[in-house]
Amino acid sequence: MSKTLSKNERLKSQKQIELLFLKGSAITKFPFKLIYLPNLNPEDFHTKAGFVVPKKNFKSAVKRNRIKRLLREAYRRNKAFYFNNIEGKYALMILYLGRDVPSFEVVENGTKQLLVSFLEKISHEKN
RNA sequence: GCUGCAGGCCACCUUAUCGCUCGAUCCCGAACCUAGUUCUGGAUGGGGAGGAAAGUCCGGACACUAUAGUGCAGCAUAGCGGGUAACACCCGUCUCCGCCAUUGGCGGACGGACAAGUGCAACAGAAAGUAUGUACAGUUCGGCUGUAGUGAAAUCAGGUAAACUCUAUGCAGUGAAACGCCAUGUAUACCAGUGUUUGAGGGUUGCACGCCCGAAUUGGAGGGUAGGCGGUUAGAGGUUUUGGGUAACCAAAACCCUAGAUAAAUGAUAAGGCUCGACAGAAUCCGGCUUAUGGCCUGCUUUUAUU
Repeated sequence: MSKTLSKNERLKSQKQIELLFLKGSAITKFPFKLIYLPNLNPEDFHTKAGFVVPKKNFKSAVKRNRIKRLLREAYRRNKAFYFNNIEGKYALMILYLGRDVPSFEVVENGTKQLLVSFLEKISHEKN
């Protein structure tokens, strides 16, 4: 798994996103939240991820953009390390629930914690 | 130096690594109707947010419709002339107002009509429209006429339309989630109501008339789709020069190509520098207006200090 994050690895279909919010399981490590669901779409070969910052918390489009970029960057840098030996594929959605613009360090640590507990949880579910 | 005004410019920078997005060229592989096209992956080398991208307040382009008619209502605009695709914008100018000052300069204006009607109005005054009191004089003996008195104005009208109103001009609606094409799926099924030229039900900004469409339509229960391509970025486009014009702007020539995403592209890390970086993120595209906001430069100006 490389460090790239191209269109194929981003969650784009509105249908999948609706399904994810409807039926997905959640892990919260405030101010970060991960929603996940096994991706059963046979046309997808990758685990897909999407990123959300609520408009309610950040009215400024510039700030929302900034946080989404940080989330995306943190996921891109760490997904290879954590997902190298994963089985199956998932649809993921990472949300930022805080009310202040975080630093990259905070976002990266939060993302790592989320991914660790995500891996623990899915291995536990399998056993 | 400082105060205010007007105009112009910039929007942290440099290097390295990793990453995103869109074209170009090339390579590997796959499919097909095989000199090609499409798709997956990769390499090289490029482009990649704003002056306001914002508010969505005006004006257009463009697209669609069952052709958009008349009257009333409604909304907008308002000296005059010009510019423009168009405007509520811009330029010039007149008038009025304010400030500086005094042949002038700068700024502002919500600038049509009170020669149709209705309304409103401080003080003074008997009275400002449901008029006509007092004193004196005249007299056709009728509150009929004049004078005095208040006031800008007294059967004579004046002011006011950021008062109703009137006049002139303009306004079809919807809005890129428009719209066109392709693909996929389904049920021309079931139940109930209304209806088929004796017209159900619709459309036409609000209302009325008129006009037009019209064989289906409304509800229930149930099933399904919501993917792609075009529209989409070369344009009322920029820059420079020349000519016309007081100016806004126009014309000609040469040169340039400058985002195009679609859960939505500009980021992260490291090092260095300085003045330590404000407001803020394109979503069909243009012209304006308004609001938010850091800094630099130029000109004029107020005031203070020094020479």
